[in-house]
Amino acid sequence: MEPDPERKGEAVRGGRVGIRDVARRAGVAISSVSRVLNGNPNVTPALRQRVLEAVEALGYQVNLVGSDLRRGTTRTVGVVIDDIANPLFAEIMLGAEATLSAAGYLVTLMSSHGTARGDAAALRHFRGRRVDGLLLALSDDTGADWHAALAAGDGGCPVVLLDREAPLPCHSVLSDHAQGMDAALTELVGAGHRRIGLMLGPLCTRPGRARLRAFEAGLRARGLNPDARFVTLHTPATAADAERTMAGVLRRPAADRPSAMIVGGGQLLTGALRALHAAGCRLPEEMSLLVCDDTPLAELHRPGLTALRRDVIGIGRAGAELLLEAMKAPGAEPRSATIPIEIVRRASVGPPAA
Amino acid sequence: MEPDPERKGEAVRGGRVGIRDVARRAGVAISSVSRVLNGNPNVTPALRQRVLEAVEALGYQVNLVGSDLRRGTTRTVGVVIDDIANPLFAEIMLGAEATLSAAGYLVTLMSSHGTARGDAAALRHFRGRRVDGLLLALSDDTGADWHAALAAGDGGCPVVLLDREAPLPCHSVLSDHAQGMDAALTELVGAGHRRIGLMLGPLCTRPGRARLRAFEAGLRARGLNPDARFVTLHTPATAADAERTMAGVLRRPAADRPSAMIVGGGQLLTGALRALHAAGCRLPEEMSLLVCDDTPLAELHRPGLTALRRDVIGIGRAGAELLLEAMKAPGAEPRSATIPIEIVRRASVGPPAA
DNA sequence: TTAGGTTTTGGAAACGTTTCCAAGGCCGCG
DNA sequence: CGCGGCCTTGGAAACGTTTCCAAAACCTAA
Repeated sequence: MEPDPERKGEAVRGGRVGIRDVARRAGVAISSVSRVLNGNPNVTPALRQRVLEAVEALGYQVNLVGSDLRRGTTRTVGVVIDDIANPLFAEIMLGAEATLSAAGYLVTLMSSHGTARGDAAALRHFRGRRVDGLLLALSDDTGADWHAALAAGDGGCPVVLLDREAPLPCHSVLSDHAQGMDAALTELVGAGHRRIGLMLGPLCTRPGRARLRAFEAGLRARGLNPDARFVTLHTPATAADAERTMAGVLRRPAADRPSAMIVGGGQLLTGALRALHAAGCRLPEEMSLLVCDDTPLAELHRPGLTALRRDVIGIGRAGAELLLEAMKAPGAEPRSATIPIEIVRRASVGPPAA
Repeated sequence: MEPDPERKGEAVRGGRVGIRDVARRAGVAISSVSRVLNGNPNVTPALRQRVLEAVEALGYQVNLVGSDLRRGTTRTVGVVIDDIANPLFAEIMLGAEATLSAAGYLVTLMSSHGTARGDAAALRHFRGRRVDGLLLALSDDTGADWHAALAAGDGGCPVVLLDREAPLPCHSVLSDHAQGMDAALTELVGAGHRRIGLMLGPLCTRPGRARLRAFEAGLRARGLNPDARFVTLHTPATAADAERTMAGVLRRPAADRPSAMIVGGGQLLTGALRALHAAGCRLPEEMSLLVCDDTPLAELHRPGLTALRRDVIGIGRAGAELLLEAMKAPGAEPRSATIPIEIVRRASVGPPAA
């Protein structure tokens, strides 16, 4: 092939064609190419066409890194999720994405796979890359380090917390776990249960803390004592871990174990059911089960599982809306949305066996 | 007014503290700050400390956009997923992330929510931001536009396709759907079924195409005719859509409907089960069910659902390994890994009713 | 003590854009 | 015919880094 002198400039620099190559090829200034590409109206049709031809011919595509640097903005928001395997997360994402992409933002995601280190890495990536906003369901909202980063609002971008809390006020969308747990206890106590167990994820995020607090307060309010043996924490909240816990519970004599179990969200349900099935334990005759998040598994299991439900897409949507506001008016007063929780009665709750 | 010379530089530019502010404060050159921050060994302890103090005092954090631009690399790989709600996706991600982060790469994700436009937007974002590699489970692998983009390897970065195919050879990890579907048919035909239905997602990705092809070929090889009425496509593959389909099937008289159904992956199973439960259809007495991907729902449903299983984490891992290789040796011959599929027998397949 | 070498440091040039500013062309109107 | 104003275009200065290069400082050995 003849080394076309026209292509020389392109070949020089690592084979990557940049805006200057387009400009040279079209015989115009770099700034004109930029104007065409950004839809600036003050451009002659003839010039526009020449530029477009050159773009086409060279297969040019803009380097957004340069563009981001110059503009100082990215039209992108970052989402950090603690547990990508949580069945709810997809819906949160759906809700957020619909709202944000309608507003012209791209949504990118990082998982922090359950560790504070993962949180930090994701935060560093997103902030350092200058996303315009952040939606955070961190693995650990108790760390002093990121509280500091959050406080230094000056170097940062607008942030909305998803069911997480920080020592300082902050945009957030919070599920009403207190209400949910109370409904759960009403249901179980109403059915006659006195010994109620609770399986939770870690306490380093709000759902775990809020559920535990509401559980203990709710029991006491009903004149019952929370039994520490029957409250288990799972860090991280894996199915295998939950299976072990439930298997342990089922090994106890029936009179000395909870007659009802409340299972927290995430993958705990999967593990709990494995143990239940393995032990041949019948629901609700031998044990009542109530799960803290409604999923297809809870709905379609036979018997159907009584569950707490919230508008998960709504969580994502509310988070996105709060974030859009915050990006529009950066200095504004922190606001928070509260998502109600309702109980869905199915067949897994019945009177206690004993 | 006397602007404090010390703070002048910082205040001047939008309140954001940059490397030059650090340099000024520490009384050293910008390049020295950079060296300290990047762990360059040729740096006096004294200088290092002064820089670190300034960093601390100013709360400086590096702007990775500038860094990316200069370096031309990001230590980041992008993942594009067609359907974030697919239960398998989390495990793929897990496998990929473990391998890639061990190699020092950050993993970021975008969903293309089932549309070719989403694919294009995600690709534009990632390539434009100069990720070092791409793991793609696109919504539509049939588009000529992105084939072209793929072919222009010169402007792009290494790419690994996840169960997608392109007209030109390309790194990829492919599930052996032919083998899986064959095992499924063996199972069903072996149980005595002659009228077998198939619910699939869209044909614009490989799993749909491969399953359909294998289904038709497999039936013919067994002397059976695929009945077009019993093969349904779902674009996109939502649970609601699948529920409608299954409800329609169940409205037919028993003699005129499939005695066994094969349900594709994603959210189709959820919808199918809803319809089955609503109709009070007993498995496997009134219908046999076989599902193309093994999930907690398939496992824990009663009766347990016979399913096709593959090492999903392994898919992510294999993709990541291929990508690491490709990033190390960009020009190398495209390679592909094949993931076997096995059948997991549970209780949802039995002899036909009729 | 000086020459030669090795570290350590500073200065400046990139990286690829966007955008400001000024100059040039063109138009219409006086 | 000339002049003011608009539209279009080109040039150059940012944006915040990293890294190359050269100068300075230090050390060792002759």
